[in-house]
Amino acid sequence: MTTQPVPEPVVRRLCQYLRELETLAERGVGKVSSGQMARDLHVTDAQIRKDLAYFGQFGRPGVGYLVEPLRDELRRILGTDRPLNVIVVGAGDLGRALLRYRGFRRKGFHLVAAFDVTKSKIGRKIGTVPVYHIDRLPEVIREQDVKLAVLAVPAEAAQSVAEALCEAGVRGILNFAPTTLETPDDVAVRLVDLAAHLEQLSFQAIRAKI
Amino acid sequence: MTTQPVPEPVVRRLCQYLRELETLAERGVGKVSSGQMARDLHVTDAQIRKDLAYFGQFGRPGVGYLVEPLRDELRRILGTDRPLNVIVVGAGDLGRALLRYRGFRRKGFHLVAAFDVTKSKIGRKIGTVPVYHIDRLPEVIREQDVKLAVLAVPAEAAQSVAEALCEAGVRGILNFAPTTLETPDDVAVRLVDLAAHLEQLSFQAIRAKI
DNA sequence: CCCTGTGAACCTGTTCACAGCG
DNA sequence: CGCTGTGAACAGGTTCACAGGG
Repeated sequence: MTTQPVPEPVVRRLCQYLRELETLAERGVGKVSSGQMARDLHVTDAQIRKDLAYFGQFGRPGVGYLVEPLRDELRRILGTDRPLNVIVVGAGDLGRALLRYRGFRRKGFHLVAAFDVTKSKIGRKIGTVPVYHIDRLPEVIREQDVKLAVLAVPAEAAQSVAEALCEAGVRGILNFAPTTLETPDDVAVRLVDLAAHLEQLSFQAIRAKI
Repeated sequence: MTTQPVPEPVVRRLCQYLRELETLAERGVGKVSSGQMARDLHVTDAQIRKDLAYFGQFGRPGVGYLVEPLRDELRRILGTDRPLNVIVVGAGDLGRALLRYRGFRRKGFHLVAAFDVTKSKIGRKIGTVPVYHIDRLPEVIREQDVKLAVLAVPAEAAQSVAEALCEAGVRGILNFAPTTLETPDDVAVRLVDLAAHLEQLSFQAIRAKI
């Protein structure tokens, strides 16, 4: 319950639970059991209880969990209980779509700046977010206390941008460029390879036919 | 080696291996050992060999793997050795960005149509891809023999669109709407929850500081 | 001698089952 | 009685280590 290492699958599911709890709260549902959530999310009830047990005891025997308190607890665990400043590097099609994506804001992330090297993009705004030249990365990161960055640059540029981000003090990088990044141990990286997801789907689809 | 069930993590890594092999092939590298790939991809060499063993024997003891043959083999396994027609449902910011994303084409996927309900979008093209009204989903899916769909509609609409897709004979859905979808067993679904990825990164970043 | 392919050992995440509390 | 929390049993994925082939 203290600071034992938490398996990655657990963190993945924590985000699912949070999403479900947010939906329930919106609908005005006050309490929920692990069994009900399990049905909705296609997991087992024991799994949910075990996952939560990594962080404490949040339920009441015979009742279940109170939706809003558990939601808030999960946000605290994930670190999204207070607004986090995030930047997007790369203002191509994907970068622009991510800047406009409402889901980030809804979850409490503040997109505070975008960066690119293309002259025509710099100085403009995408939605409400200003686009700066990539040279200003360190400056903006420091001034706005940015901890997380979204990387949406071409694969060839990804490593050098990642190094600039680490240098400037970023703690996590969400990488949409299909490459493995080399970063110090204290900087977390998550790769989101969109094409790979389609490939995996293709594989699953082939197998399902049997 | 025949048709035993393949663990999901194996499929995920297969896509990584393919990406690496494509990069190596572009650079003109002719052969590679599991050890070299392991270093580049941050996995173990035994892992790579075990993963490949699910599908056959592709290497030569003392030499390693021939880059292009193994690449082609992986494509065949994943089902991307021949072009696959794909549609995108939802032509909002995210849908548009995905339609323009080069990574899909580079991997052999053909984006053949987009769908939306907004009058102003219908009849136009996004990049080279025509936008149809969502009512024409079944028709286009049948005519173009579409097997895979990308879902980029608001969460509230996702389930009903998914049902239409299944009805029309789609075999796999890449779901960017943050909801769990209910689909028949023979339709594969993969959820890509962009905000959840940032949440997981936030969690990792908090932990890394310790 | 290098590197693959693979059974065996290991380990970690999942499921089970039940004690315990409201 | 319902549902949580959790130790114990289980399952399955990963790592090890070595036989075997070029």
